Amino acid sequence: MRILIVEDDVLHRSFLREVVERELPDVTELTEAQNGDEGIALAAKHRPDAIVMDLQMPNRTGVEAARAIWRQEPETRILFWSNYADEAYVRGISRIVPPGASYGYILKSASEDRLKLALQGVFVEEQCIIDRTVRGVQQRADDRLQGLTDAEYEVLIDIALGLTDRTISRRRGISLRSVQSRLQALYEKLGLDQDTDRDPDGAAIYNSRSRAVSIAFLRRLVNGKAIEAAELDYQTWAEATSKTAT
Amino acid sequence: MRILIVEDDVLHRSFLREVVERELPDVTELTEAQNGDEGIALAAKHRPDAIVMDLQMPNRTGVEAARAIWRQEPETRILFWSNYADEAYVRGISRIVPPGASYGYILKSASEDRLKLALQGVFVEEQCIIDRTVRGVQQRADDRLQGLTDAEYEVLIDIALGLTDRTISRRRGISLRSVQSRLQALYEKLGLDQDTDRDPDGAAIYNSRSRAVSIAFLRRLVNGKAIEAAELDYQTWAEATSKTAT
DNA sequence: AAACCTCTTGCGGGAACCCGCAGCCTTGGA
DNA sequence: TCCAAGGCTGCGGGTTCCCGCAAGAGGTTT
Repeated sequence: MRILIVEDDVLHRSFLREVVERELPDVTELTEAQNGDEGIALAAKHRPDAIVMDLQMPNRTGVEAARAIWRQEPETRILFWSNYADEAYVRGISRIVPPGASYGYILKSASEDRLKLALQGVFVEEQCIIDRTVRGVQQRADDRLQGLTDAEYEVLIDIALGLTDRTISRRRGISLRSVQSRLQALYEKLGLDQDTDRDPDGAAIYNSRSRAVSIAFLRRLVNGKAIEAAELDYQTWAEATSKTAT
Repeated sequence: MRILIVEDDVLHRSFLREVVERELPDVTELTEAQNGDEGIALAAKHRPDAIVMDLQMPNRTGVEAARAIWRQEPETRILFWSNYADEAYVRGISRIVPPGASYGYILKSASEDRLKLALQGVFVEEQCIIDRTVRGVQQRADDRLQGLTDAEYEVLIDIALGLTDRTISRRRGISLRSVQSRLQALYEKLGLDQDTDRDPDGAAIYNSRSRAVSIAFLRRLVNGKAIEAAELDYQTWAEATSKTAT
């Protein structure tokens, strides 16, 4: 079995190598990458059967790397090993996992035993092993009542980028009013209420738009990495449309 | 010499303990804390001479913990050991370091040798040792032309929290127009220009307010932790004023 | 088939924001 | 002493946002 480790932190990387070598006897090749880009390159070169992937990395997120790799080789088993269970990651992953692929999501705070089990389970038994707390986030995201729909999440990202309603409507191909409807839905689900959030003079305390982004950060629906990735997406779109317009 | 290690990651913590024990011979007591709160508590209990402090932690940031500890014991030597050189951290630290105190700021990506030197330098020689890249951020922040003034940074945080101009003016004790002046200055320094950022129909592409926050995230002027801390500050203020108003 | 739900869209108005203009202070030099 | 620089402030107006109301399209349940 060929294995690739993608992890930027030195200590975590050597720890992973050690555990993998100890727990998986039939490893024939073990490669290490220090960031997402290198991970993609090495995956293309070595064609690993299984990958341990950090999520928070410079250059490319683990999510982006995983998408690229799975596009080349959908059978690859990937175990995500991350510090956090941010919804931005969870949502990103469940969006890209190929049908039938086996993967895992385990937190770095988990015990070494849990890590061993996950390595065995995902890489050998080809199970899907998702950490309890991650599973919780996943379910909340799936739940239409409490979680955000894709449309709402999309518009959340767009206002987090600082786009106007107008720009969003152009980008997403919907009317101005629809953008605002989605925003309304978003505000409501995030618990914003312009009527109750009033100061003594009756003026609004919060700017709904900015407050929504703030709450999204506090609740970890998005994080800095998600914004960076979205910014790239947006710039790509902006260039493409400015060309076709010319 | 009594030493305290404040670090949430298990691997990093044990690595630190090992290096400290090996490099600093006259350590009489070595304590470990797993987050900011525990760090403050253990510092109060053990009165360490020197502390190695992670910045990104649950419960309390390293910056907050350091502030609390320095308030009790301004002589404490603190070596900050962090993944990033985000301006939010750098600015936060330079704001709270007591006059004459010796501290250090070193990145986790630095070599073990650099870590050893920093430990020796800060804890024994009582020097200030700041990592090159951190120093760069620090200087840019100090430079009034390129960096943000405290007033501008303050208003940036406030809009990142989602406050309205009105609320900001009440909170900061200045007029509505002044808030907007500061915002104007902020927008300009962040490179926003409503006149150039126009779509083919002449409408604005960006919502300046939200875009400013987005850019601040992309440039790492702020990060998720900074928002969390600011939210607490704000809630405290909000409660206090609602009481006095009653 | 009728009732229902969800999403989209137009209209309209009040609130909040963005910003140019201009006058007022304070501060720190020439 | 006078002047210049920079921050604070009021005014006014154009833009954008927020959201209630209501109508229609498309899919689902009963």
